[in-house]
Amino acid sequence: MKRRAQASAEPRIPLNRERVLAAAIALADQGGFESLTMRKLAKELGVEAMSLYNHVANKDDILDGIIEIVFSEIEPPSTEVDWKTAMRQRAISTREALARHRWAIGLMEGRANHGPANLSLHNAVLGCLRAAGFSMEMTVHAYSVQDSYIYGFALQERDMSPESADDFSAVAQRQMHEYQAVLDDYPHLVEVVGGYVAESGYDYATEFAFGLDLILDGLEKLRNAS
Amino acid sequence: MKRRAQASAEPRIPLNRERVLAAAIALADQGGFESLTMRKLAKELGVEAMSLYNHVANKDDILDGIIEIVFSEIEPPSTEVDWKTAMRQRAISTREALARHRWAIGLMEGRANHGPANLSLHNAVLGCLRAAGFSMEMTVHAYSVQDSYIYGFALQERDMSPESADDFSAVAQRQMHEYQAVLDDYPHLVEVVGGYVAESGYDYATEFAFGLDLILDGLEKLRNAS
DNA sequence: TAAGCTACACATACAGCGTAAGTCTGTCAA
DNA sequence: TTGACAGACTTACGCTGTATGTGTAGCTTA
Repeated sequence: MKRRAQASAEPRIPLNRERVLAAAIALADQGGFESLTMRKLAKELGVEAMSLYNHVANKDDILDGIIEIVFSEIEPPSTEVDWKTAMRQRAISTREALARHRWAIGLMEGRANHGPANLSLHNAVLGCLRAAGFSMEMTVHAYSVQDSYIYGFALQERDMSPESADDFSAVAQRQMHEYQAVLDDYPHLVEVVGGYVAESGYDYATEFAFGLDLILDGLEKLRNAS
Repeated sequence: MKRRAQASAEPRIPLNRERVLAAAIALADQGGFESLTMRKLAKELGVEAMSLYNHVANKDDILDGIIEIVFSEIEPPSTEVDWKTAMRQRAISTREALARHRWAIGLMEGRANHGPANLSLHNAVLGCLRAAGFSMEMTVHAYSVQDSYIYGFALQERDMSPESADDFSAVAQRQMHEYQAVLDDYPHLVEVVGGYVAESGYDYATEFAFGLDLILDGLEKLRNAS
């Protein structure tokens, strides 16, 4: 009689940290950051909330874990190409990862515990810049501009682009319509947002590349300076 | 007898939207965003939580309100100076406002309701760029790079700088110490963060100016292009 | 002066949050 | 067979935002 469970009807795949983190990312990707709660996450895994604590220390541990996974999705700079190409690819890869995981921006930099994917990416970027001939001081500057731009762009992309697949110009037109009453006060907003952007649309990847290249070109000139 | 209240012992200064918003900003500035709750805010004002709803629609309304106040603290670009100086000043003013109100980053761009301070600042920046001779297309690009950089820098400054007045190099040294076990894997991190930054320190205002000028100089060349 | 309206502070209650603490059960080693 | 252990579950606590209903002070109007 006791053996019944041995040939059990429900095999019950055991939970583990990886499965918890993967489900957490899926939940946040799809429902937004605020829908990532212990109870919902547990339900997603067919389990009660408290059972998760057998595999992760607490919610903060989950955040550390999924942020680390996002970092691991970013392609580190190649050592096979010139520094500018390498930095360009790494920046684009970072933007793509942050666009896939909108909830991640704002959590990437500030966490107390940095995982190996995070540290080794930072290390690789610094190494790429140093190898390209940037001085210590310039390396810090170069890193700062690039990351500020990348994270800032991702932040704006997250905040300004619609959750769904509506395109940007539709949103722009709707906003223009909403504020019709006071539009006379903002002529340039009307001209640029209401006119140009609403008509020609807006491609985030292209826009990102513009600023990125401007920054990289600017850095090139400082490569062997002070 | 009924007149007693007229010459009342407790004058009870009436609440209003402005007082609620000011207290909300003070609370968030000092205790961080997560400490801005309706109950704490009410207590700060000597009142019960639900009384706040007589003056604001809900918590989101409070957020809209305090974000608008932050926007109003940003100096719009001057029309009296050349475009680069004007853009430089408004960028610096923006960073300062975001450094004063760390909780604001991440809420500035994504809100559904834009107040007049927000709209008129956007309008003024676009106007400045158009007046400087930037084409419609270039104006969009120029705005995008600048704001991405500004917000991204503010985001990193918030996330990486300590809450208190400890200086950056102390934090860098502490982190280096924590990760001692695996530091051999990250030689460039050791060299740049552990060596250079920890020794020479880090001034955010200077660092910000470096990237800002790099971007503005890059934009100057595109001022009368396509 | 009295009636009634309005403004506004308050009290209660509810669902959902993270998680501490304790309990139950299926599996495996000795 | 027994004992240990892993891991899922239950309950409970103090938070959160806010819906709903009550009480009252003060002004307006008859």
